[in-house]
Amino acid sequence: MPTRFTNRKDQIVQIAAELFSKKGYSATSMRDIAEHMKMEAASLYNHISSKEDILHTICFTTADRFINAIDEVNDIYFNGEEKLRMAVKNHIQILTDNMAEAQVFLREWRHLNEENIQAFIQLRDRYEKGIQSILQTGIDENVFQEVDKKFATLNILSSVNWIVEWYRPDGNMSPEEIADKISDFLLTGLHKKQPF
Amino acid sequence: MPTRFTNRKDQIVQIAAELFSKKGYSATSMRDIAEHMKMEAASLYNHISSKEDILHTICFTTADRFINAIDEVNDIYFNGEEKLRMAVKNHIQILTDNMAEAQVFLREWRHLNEENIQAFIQLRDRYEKGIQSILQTGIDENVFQEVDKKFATLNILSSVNWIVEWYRPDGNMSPEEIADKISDFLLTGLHKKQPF
DNA sequence: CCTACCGATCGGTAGG
DNA sequence: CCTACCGATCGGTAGG
Repeated sequence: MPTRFTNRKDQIVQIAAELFSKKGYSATSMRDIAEHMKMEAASLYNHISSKEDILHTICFTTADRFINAIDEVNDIYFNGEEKLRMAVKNHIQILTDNMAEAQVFLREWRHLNEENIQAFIQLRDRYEKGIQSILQTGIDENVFQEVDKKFATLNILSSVNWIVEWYRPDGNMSPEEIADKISDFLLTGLHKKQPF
Repeated sequence: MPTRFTNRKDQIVQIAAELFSKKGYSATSMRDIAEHMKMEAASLYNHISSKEDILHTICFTTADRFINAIDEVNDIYFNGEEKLRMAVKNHIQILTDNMAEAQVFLREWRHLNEENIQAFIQLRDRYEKGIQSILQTGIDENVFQEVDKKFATLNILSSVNWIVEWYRPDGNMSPEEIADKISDFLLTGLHKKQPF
């Protein structure tokens, strides 16, 4: 019964993501996860092969979401500012739609084993390249300053990723509002346009 | 012999900070730390009272550094832009001078016990207030836009804190260069000043 | 999906 | 600072 099987794994991954994000990967035990699944720890192994298998699934599923989103932006939208706003919006949507997984993706990937870390970093690099190419578009259009793209990309990603530290679904800002505000901030900075 | 005692605790804290930053707090064992100290795990307890005592020391020592730095900036410097640049520079200097502790401060504070977490968050909030008051200075001078200060502060902190994810002491950017570049980016954003 | 269990390791203490 | 040790818990397997 593969369907039931898959569902069950998804449930485990979801519950594990919540525990990993709350307590950290290492401090979460298989018995913790099992308890929330209302089963014995040993039974988990009918659905997953190891604790790291769960972490791997979380990290790479989330990475795929990001990569699909950036590819879509670079395929569809046209000018740099539009692309950037769309990329920021998609990024934040992924974060806020999957808070627990996103936090694990951002904080716990270091606990993957060595070869999975390599693959993970490659996906992350590919995503960063996607952002960089957006910046290049804006520069080519003479709309963005000639910034150091690598540096600016890290700045952009840090701003959007930090959201998981304070975003609350029941807070007074929607993901879209946050995205607009962040994009505004990234585009114009603190300075007044004509200060004097 | 209190001096020798203090020194020994500092050594333990330093080595623990490196291990905590590399492997995470929970995945680092007292035996790991002891091994790097070339002593037995039991002997560590002559210098520290518990594993969490070490984490506590790291987190609160680092918090003190940040708070002293921001208070100094708000005492000495005058205008908003100058203050912001100085605050960013100091912040980055603290991060890069104490990479391991800073990473633990940023990533591992969640493993403090509940009441220490409360105290920790209070210190962090005080620091954020310090940044906000810098922004207010710039706004009052009519040099900064009327931004949402809380939101802008989180943006600024995310940018500077993300540095610990990629900064390497042997890289090709000095902490001062990074500080200048980040300040420029925060102040002016991606847009060209007169785009058309 | 469970019972029963494994060897390994954990943070920490007693006592010197 | 060490030896010797504690009870608890870890990820995971065997076998049904």
